[in-house]
Amino acid sequence: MPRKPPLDPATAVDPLSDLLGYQLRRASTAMMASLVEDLAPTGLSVVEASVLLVIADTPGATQSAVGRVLDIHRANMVPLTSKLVALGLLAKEAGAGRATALTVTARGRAVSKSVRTIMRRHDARMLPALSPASRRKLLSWLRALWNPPGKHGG
Amino acid sequence: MPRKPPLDPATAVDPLSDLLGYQLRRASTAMMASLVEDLAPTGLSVVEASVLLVIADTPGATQSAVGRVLDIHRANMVPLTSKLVALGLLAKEAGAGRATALTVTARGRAVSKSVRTIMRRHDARMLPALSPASRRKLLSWLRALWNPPGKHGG
DNA sequence: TATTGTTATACTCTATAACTATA
DNA sequence: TATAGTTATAGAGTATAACAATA
Repeated sequence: MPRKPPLDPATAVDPLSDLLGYQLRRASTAMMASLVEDLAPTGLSVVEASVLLVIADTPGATQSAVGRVLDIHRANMVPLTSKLVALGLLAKEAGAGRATALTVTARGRAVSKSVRTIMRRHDARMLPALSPASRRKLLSWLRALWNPPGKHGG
Repeated sequence: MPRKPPLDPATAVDPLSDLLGYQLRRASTAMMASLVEDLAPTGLSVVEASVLLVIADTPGATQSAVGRVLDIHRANMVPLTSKLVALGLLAKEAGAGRATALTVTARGRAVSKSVRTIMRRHDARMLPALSPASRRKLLSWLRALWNPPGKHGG
């Protein structure tokens, strides 16, 4: 039998590196950490920036609807929208029922454009050059991993 | 001008879906959530299970070394190893200096085998069938995203 | 001096339960 | 009754600072 070589206690082995799920997690956290740095000039966290972006593209959306898109619980949306309103990026208007329609202010629109640029640039910088075909394939593969099937098709 | 169609305030738009970083994050959190369920029978969280696995494969490793591999701060390793010791899965032995050498107990070895099986099965179930070549390519791509270059070669 | 283990602490993100208001 | 907003709270996971012990 191949006797194992003595291991340096200061250099442990990573038995998880062949798991795609593990690599996915490490890659994701690394991406997030560097995106946080890129977003620092805007004063927004990744989640806050994402919320702003969704509302900029869906004027009149309710808090709950934004939460459903980004998979954020209703309860956790409250401090997020509150901060964005306090920053003068978001406005709340009366909507149907108890709902409030969210829209971006002029400043919010400007910041959302900046956020979009930062995120696109970050994506391009972090990811190795992929052909459009590879990129499409990869995107659909990742989407399939978390998107419930039939959510889009019917 | 192309007037935008009226948007349903209850169905917000997702302007992030074309970003690979975003898809990576959503896919990763979805994977993690389902792995948590698969690991529930072991009574261990994903992080705890990962720590156990690393020690099982690196007998005598120190807490700090395990933390370096998994990117967990020294300070946060303390409650992790404490719990695993309390569960009878880990043993601490005197090592060089102030260091303690970590080894798995008989029970720890059994649980670590179970953890390994669960993680492999989870990987196989969640991920679409990929050819060995695609799998290798994908793994190396994800690795490149977070592994500092030269960490292995230099 | 450098490293390990440790304590304390704080922040973010996430999760649940319960309450109010409105269609 | 179903949905929206809200409050309070709790739990992970993660981050820093500081200290003692040992090579």
